[in-house]
Amino acid sequence: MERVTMADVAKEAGVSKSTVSQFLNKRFEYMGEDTRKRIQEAIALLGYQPNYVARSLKQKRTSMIGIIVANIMHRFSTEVSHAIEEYCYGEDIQAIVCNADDDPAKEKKYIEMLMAKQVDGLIIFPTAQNIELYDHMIKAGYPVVFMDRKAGDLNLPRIVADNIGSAYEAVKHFIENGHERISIVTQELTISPRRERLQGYKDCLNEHGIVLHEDFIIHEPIEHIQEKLEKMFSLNAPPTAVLAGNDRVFLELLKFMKKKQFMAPRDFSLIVFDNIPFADVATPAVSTISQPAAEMGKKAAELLLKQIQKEAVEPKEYEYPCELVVRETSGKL
Amino acid sequence: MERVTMADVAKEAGVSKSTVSQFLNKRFEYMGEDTRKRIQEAIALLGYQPNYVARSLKQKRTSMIGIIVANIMHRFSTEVSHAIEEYCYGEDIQAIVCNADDDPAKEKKYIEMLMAKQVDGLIIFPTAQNIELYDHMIKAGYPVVFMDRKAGDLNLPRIVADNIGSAYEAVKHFIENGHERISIVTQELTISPRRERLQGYKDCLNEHGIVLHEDFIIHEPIEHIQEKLEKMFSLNAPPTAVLAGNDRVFLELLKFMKKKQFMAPRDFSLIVFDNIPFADVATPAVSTISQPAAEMGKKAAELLLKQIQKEAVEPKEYEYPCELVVRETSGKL
DNA sequence: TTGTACGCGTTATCAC
DNA sequence: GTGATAACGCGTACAA
Repeated sequence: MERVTMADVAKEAGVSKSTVSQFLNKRFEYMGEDTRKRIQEAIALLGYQPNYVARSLKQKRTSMIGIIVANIMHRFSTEVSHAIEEYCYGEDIQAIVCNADDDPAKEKKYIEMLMAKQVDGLIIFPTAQNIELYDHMIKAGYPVVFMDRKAGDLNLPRIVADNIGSAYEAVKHFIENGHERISIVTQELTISPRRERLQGYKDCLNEHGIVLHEDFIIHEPIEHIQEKLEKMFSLNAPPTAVLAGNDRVFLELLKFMKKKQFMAPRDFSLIVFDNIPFADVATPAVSTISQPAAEMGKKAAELLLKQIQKEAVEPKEYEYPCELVVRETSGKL
Repeated sequence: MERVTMADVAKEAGVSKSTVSQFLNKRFEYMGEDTRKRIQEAIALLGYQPNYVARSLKQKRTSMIGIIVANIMHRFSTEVSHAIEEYCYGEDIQAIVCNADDDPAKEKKYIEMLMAKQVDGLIIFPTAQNIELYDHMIKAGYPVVFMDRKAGDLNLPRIVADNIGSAYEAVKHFIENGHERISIVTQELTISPRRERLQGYKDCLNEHGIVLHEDFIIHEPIEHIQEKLEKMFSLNAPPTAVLAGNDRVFLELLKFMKKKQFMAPRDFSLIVFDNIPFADVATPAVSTISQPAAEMGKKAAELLLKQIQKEAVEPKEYEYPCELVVRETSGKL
């Protein structure tokens, strides 16, 4: 594990460190043909590899960015992260993924740690609980892009999906297929996408003159969803259509359906808000609202790298439409 | 983005840099009570945060490790990575995940890049195509742990699943349920787990006096699997049971089943070698061979961190048994 | 074209 | 208890 340094190469080639440095930075104009060859040979002989840590210290950039996902167990997070990494790979940037696990304390720790590690910028799925910290970073001019969620009234680029409109479309699809008893199931309303999806749901029912039924609206922590479903489907007139707020909720719904021997669309129509892995090949194939995760990830990466390169970026909301993919679980009443 | 350095803190507190350094390393014996307080205040006032890059340069360690997964699209990879990260988080180590995408060239590039970034060690799902490079790292004493696959005859710890035994058990289960026409479908036999799973399959049939039927053995690139399945199920006597070699193959199988309107276990029994997300709540629930991904990841992390701390680790194979989880897709003939 | 000297922010080693 | 000073490995003026 003896590391060979630039000095070793210089000695081997019989030149000075700076000449080796010039060589590494491909500034060949500043050296003779034979010097160049000698350096090249010395590097090969010693198996020299530049030390990026030292380089980073000097250049004040690490060529690394951080991604702080709220919860890595959501398929959407991994798809977005993957897209970001892919884009960064092409730009010779390294992306570090950290999982905040929906825990604001953990999020804070990661943000501070990544900044201490001098990563060049951050893409964050904010828990929305660390407003002061976000604010501080932005005021300090640190490159940041928010993903998926809105948080506070901060002056930075935010990539979001059109949650209201998409939920609206899904419910409209239900209505057009004859449903009136329509339910939405989601987790606690702590983050903006969940609130917005509920909003779209309500808007659509209202505009179609369907009375909101509080029993059909579930917004609970994952561990309470089973009992709420149990209760809802014990009603005299249970829902005939369900919009699952995300993939985790869908999992709970599947559990429940298995227990009750329910099938979609036989027992109720179902649309899931999220990209889920086997949606198209499952039987029955699952109707989904698909977010353009790859596109959103790529855009976030672009905006972040622009900021890092001191290019101007508009600190606005970049909203992406989702696609309602009707498959087999959502049918006519 | 003006970074405040130790020198700023020292000046503010009216002490020298070294004293501040002592403070940061909690060596309070070497300073007076009031000095300590002054430094503390200066740090708070300036919002000072230590620069890890500079620290790493000096300490020759970055508190980062790299994970090079062969293909991030396999559920097993993400589960293992997640377990590694979790363990590392507790040890204040940062894990960087890189996706080699089954491409030896990309794997090589990532290994070199991470070493240049001075990460303290590497956990690799080897493509098994860069033997010289692996060999070089190990000879140089660089901490490395191999995961999932065997490659070359190298002197390092390897975490593997008992692929032969598990495939054997799955096939035995088929036989005990009356099946004789049993198929195995897997990708190209380029890496050890696939070869071993096929081996276990063959061993079991042999020991039970069932003649191997080459038409029932598919080992092809993903893009050719559909046509091979098509051919196999057009046989006069098609298989009544199928062992899917991994989750990607399972996806192909689902596609095929959907096209043909096949259902398991109605049309054939099915066991999937791999952890798949909705296995237990799907209808029908999918029988699987479940690898202890979390355990394996944790063990890999432990072994790597031990090496990094210069503790001795046995450079042997650590083999983990898998669990055959019989659910609904595998039934009696 | 090449070499020298210094800076980057931190830590370790000795003096004081 | 505290403070100079020298590493660490690389980049970069600037001098030669």
